[in-house]
Amino acid sequence: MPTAVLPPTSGAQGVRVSRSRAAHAGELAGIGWLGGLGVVERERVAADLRVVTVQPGELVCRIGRPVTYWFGVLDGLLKMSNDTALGMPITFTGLPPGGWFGEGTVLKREPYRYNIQALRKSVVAGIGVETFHWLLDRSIGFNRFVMNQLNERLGQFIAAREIDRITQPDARVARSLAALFHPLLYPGVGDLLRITQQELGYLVGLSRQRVNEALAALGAARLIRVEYGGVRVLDLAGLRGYPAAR
DNA sequence: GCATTAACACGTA
DNA sequence: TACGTGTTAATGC
Repeated sequence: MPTAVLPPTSGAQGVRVSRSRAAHAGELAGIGWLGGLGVVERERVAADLRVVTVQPGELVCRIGRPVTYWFGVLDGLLKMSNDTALGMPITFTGLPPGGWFGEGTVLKREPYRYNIQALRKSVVAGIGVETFHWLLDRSIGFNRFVMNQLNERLGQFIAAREIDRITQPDARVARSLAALFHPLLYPGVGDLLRITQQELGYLVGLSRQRVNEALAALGAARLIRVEYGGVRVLDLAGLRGYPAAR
């Protein structure tokens, strides 16, 4: 997605397993892909699932570290990024609630290839590598979910290349928002995306003031409604195609 | 011209 | 109180 420079991160050390806890029933109920599993599989996932709360700036996983978990965002907002040789971070995508990530790394049992960092206080779940492979080996429903996930995300990264070539700030904001509102990749978002204009600026690569102006334009176009601490989508197709062809 | 940073007042959680 | 928003002014490419 767009390149974005983020402010210096406070001493982010990575998440220790000792801080994790089991998921409660409400959190399990919010994980959509569990519904595609059988009883036995669901029970093993529930037993294996770990949950941590991460603070702003904290790293969920760091590039080069050995793979430990397949992660999901239960609440909050993360960003996926890498550092360039010059030390400038480039942001690939934001990860809002309902998003699961890291399956490519888990599949290959390779070190993480991206940094995943919390933009705000967030709740992150993870299942172990062995459980992930165990599910792949026996659950058609899980395979279907993972395949669909990979397919949808491929579409997102193609769209991200388009966004990169768009220079108009309003259009960049519109399409980046549309990506974050993806109902299959981020089913926890719903109609209201909790994101500050500052955070959106980090993801899109624009100043907060310019994001504010873009949001006002998109609101005037009846595509979104700007709310305190978030954005409500009114016309997802319109956002995705902004500015509308005529 | 247009986006950025800085700064401020104001409203909300 | 702390944070997020909306706005203006000065600065830079």
